[in-house]
Amino acid sequence: MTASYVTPPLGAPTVHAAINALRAAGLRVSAARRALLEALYAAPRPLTAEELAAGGDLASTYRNLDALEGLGLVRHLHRGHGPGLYSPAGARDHEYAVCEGCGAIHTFEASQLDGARAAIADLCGYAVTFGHFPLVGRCARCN
Amino acid sequence: MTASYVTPPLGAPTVHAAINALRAAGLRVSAARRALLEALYAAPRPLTAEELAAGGDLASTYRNLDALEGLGLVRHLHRGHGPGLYSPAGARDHEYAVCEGCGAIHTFEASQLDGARAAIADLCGYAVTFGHFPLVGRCARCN
DNA sequence: TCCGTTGTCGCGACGCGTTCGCAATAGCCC
DNA sequence: GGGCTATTGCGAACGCGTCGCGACAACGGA
Repeated sequence: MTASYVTPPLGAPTVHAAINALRAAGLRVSAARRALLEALYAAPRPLTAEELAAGGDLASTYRNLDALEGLGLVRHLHRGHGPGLYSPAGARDHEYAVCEGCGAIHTFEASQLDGARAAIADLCGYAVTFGHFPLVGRCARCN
Repeated sequence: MTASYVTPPLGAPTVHAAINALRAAGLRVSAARRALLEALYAAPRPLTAEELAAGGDLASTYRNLDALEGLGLVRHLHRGHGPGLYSPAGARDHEYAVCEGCGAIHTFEASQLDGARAAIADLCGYAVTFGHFPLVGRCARCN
């Protein structure tokens, strides 16, 4: 065990690192968790718990997503209606905007929205993240 | 009937105006709708359908909220978990920020967030509203 | 004012997303 | 390998919101 994440500050870059973090936290590395992490890291976009379960047990998937989120390895975001979406918490954070018109999910590097975040902090003192709750509006194409 | 809202562009300033708008739209003014509007306009903050039903029928309350929303008299916003929150659509639009730490809901005049909205439009072309989906983060006190 | 039409109410049942309880299984440490 | 215990997988329950339907009542017209 060379460079394990004792208490990972924010995410892990790979499935392997995530598994190490899991071990380091005293959690067991089960087949279900391995599969979950692989599905999460392989996905090009945030997925629902149903999609991540992929035939496996849904309740366990929710429990594991919750556990992983507690370690900072996974993040979830809410759309208006419908199930929540889960994504791995990589080294660089992503933030999201969903279009009310077409349902498309737009992904940004967190740094891209620093300007908007700063404007909001100036206005009301809120430190906001558009990752847990996405920006919602109409995209350029749907306007 | 002097100054009724034939097709109200955005909200009504009082319960009375809202009732007129209801009539003008060809909808009936029932006791349930009267009570619903009074509860909405009397509330100092957005309320849940459950709170608005206040012992009355919940399904009807949802239907009425939906109808009123269709007329532009009511708006709703989502918190992360828990039920949606409904508020009357007054003359001036409000937008909201909810604190992940303490659950407080912060209310803004829409114009107060124009700066943030402009920053976001510049970055990604999205025309966002923080009214249907609030800003989410940690308020100054919970940081 | 009464009447008929039809929008609305209130009730129960349902649907979806998520969580809980519990016995059986399988990781991890010795 | 054996034992302790976290984790699994199943079923049932939950919360929020919606649907279907018979009974009622709001509104327009006579």
